[in-house]
Amino acid sequence: MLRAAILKRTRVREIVLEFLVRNHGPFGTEELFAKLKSKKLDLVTLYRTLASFDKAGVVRRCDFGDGIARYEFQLSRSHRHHVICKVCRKARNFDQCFSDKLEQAIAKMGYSEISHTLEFFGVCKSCRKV
Amino acid sequence: MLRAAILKRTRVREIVLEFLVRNHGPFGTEELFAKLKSKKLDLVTLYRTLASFDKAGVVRRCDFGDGIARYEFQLSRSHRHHVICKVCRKARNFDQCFSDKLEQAIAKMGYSEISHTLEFFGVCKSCRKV
DNA sequence: CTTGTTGCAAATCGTTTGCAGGACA
DNA sequence: TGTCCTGCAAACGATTTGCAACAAG
Repeated sequence: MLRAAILKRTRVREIVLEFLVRNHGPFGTEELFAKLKSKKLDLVTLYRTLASFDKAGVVRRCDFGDGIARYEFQLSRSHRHHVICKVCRKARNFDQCFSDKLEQAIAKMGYSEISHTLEFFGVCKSCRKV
Repeated sequence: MLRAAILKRTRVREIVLEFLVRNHGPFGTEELFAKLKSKKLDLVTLYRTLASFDKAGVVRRCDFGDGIARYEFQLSRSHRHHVICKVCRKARNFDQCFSDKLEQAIAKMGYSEISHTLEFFGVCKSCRKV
C-alpha cells in the first residue's frame, strides 16, 4: 500500500484504498458506502477520506454532470476519460486524448496550471434495447 | 423571439430568454436570479424555466464541476467549450474542437446518441497576480 | 376550458462543518 | 504528547416537489 505520501495509515483508509485499487471505474461516495457497508464505515468519514485521497493525488475525481462526485484510483499521472451511458450512467474508460495543442493555445491566452476534462455521453447497447 | 418551439410565451420566459440572448457566457441559476432581481422573478420558476429551455434546446447546460449548473444561450447546434479559471471561475469561450474521430470510435463501441463535454481549467492572468 | 405555468412553502439530496473522543507518529 | 482521523449530529447550498392560483392557446 502506497501511502507513504502524506497520509496516516488508518483502518478506514486501508479499506477504501484497497477497494479502489482492486475495483476500477469511478464510484460515487454513497455508492462506495453501500459497497463497503460490511466494513462499517461512516459516510462522513468516507467523504473526507476521498477528499484527502483526491488532494493527495491518490484518486481522481470525475464529474459526469449529474451532481454526483465520483472517484477512481489514479494509476498514473495521465489523463483518463470516460464514455457514460445517458441512461444507466455506467462508465467505461476511454483513454484517447488529443488536447496537447489545445492546451498550448490556452496557455497563450494567459492561463497557467492548465488541465481539462473530456467526457463522452451516449446510450449503451443494453439501454438501447429497452 | 423564437419560441414557436414547444413553449408557451410567458412573461418570465421572455425576460429570461431576452437576457440570455443579449448576454453570453454561462450563468448559474442564482447568478441569473440576482441579475434579474429587478424583474421580480421567482427562483423556483427560474429553475424550471431554465430546465424547460434546456430540454427544448434553447439553452445549453454547462457543468464546471463545482456543483453549479450553468446555462448559456444555444446559438447553433454546434458544440461550445470553455476555459474556466480555477480561482475566479470566470469562463471564456473556446470553440476549437475536433472530436469527430473519437465519437466515431465510441459509436463502434455500441453507443448511440453520442455527445461530449470538453472543458479546460487553468488560472487566469489576473488571478495569477494575486 | 384545458393544459401548461407561476409562486410560495417545504422537502430532498449530495456534501460540509463542528466538536469531542480516539488513533497514529 | 501533539496532530491528524473518526464518528455522530447538525448545518448547508443547490435543486426539486406539492399544490393551489393563474394565464396561454
